[in-house]
Amino acid sequence: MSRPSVRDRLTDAALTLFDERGYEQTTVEDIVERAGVGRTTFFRHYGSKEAVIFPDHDRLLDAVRDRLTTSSHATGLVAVSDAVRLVLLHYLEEGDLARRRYALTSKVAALRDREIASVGRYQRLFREFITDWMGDRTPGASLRAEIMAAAVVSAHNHVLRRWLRGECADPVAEIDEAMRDVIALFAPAGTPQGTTDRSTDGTTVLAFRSDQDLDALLPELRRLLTGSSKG
Amino acid sequence: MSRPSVRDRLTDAALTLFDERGYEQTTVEDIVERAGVGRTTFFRHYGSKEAVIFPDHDRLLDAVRDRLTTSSHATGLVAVSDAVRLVLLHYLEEGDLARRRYALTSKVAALRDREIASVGRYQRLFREFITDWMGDRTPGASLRAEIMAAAVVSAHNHVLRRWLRGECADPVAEIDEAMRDVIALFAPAGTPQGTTDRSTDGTTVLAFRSDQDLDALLPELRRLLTGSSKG
DNA sequence: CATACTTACGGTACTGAGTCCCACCAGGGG
DNA sequence: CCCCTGGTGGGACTCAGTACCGTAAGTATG
Repeated sequence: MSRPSVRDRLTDAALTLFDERGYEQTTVEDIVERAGVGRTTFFRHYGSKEAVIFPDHDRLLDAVRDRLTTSSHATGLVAVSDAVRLVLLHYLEEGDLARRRYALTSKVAALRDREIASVGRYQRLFREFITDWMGDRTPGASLRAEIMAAAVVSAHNHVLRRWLRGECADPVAEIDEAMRDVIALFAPAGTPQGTTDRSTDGTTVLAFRSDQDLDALLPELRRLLTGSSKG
Repeated sequence: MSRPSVRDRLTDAALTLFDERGYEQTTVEDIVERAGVGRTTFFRHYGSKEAVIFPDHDRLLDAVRDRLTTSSHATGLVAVSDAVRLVLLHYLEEGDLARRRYALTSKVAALRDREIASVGRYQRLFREFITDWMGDRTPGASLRAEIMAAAVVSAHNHVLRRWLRGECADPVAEIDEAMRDVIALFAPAGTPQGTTDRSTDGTTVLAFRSDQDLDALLPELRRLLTGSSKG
């Protein structure tokens, strides 16, 4: 039986020390001393002190990108949902490491910021994909794409955090349900839930601002509801 | 005529140097040399090198928190929309500084990460407020709250970026429209339940979603406009 | 006017992250 | 045998950020 790899020794040493004396109180010097390697070796394996806790985020990001580009068969949000499930599964496979990371990011502000920043990268990826998929024919399409990406990522984070806190037995089932909710949120009402299946678009979304009485507004209201069914 | 304050000299020197030779290529030493002050003084005014570009984010965050806690008169998403408008107006008042910051965050990854992290703080604030406001009676309420917060923040960022890029003449009008869209997105379909906010300046903002005829909606509409704000 | 107290500033020295370079030492062909 | 290559260790360096101390300029108080 061979000794564990240098990389593993480093992660072990780092996480142990982070637990013992806290993240900021642990220097890279401490880590390499416990791991029994040189300081240079640490930075060769992990580009920074933070990176010990966030391993191969880049590779996962690439995997997500690949999944998105090769899944043109599915409609936009469904493809994104698939990619998101990929991310969640990655965390699930990490198992204990993911939970230790969560404990750390909950305490250390710098790590929480880094976590958020890396989430932002996924969101950016999704946004670009959805924007590309929708094409910004209509004004407001890019806004809609952005909100979609944000919603998808939020759903993922929500389920992930529930699992990390141990509040969730079957995260895969929950992510699927959450994704269905998100898709239903953006799908034109009437079609997915089958409440009232009208031909084109039974939904009426109305938003206006006025300082007049309702009765004074009625003609304008009626005009909005009958005339402009925004296509 | 007195010389500009130390703080202003520091920001000027920093931004100029960042433009000239880039962010990473500029040391704090360079900045203080050009500003004609000591190195210690720099860190007294700005806690870090990045903070020169992101001034008083903490104060703005506090302002948003105050606005949220004191705006119990409005329903959840409307209160959040008001707070978001506050943030946007802050950026608009910054004017040139905001644009220079945008140019920098577009190039330097570290700064972009910091920007995203600070946006995450707003989102967290909104999420907590909405969660609190909705109360998680139903399962999935906290997920919904999280998505709402994400959507609101996304809308803000979208309009802000458009303004920063000079693609947008009237950002306040756009943010209001975007917020109406967001509110309409989350208003439940089928039942003409909507949100109203009539306390600001005599104007009434109404947003709802329905698949029924206007005539069928009228009673509910009238209830929203007359009864609900009284309680 | 003199004495304290306060506030802002500058300087020095230090820690710690991250980089660079060079030297070492395996193994694996020629 | 030498050469080449990849992983390693060490030492020196840059730079951000902190701690501490000394000092000059107000400002109140006697």
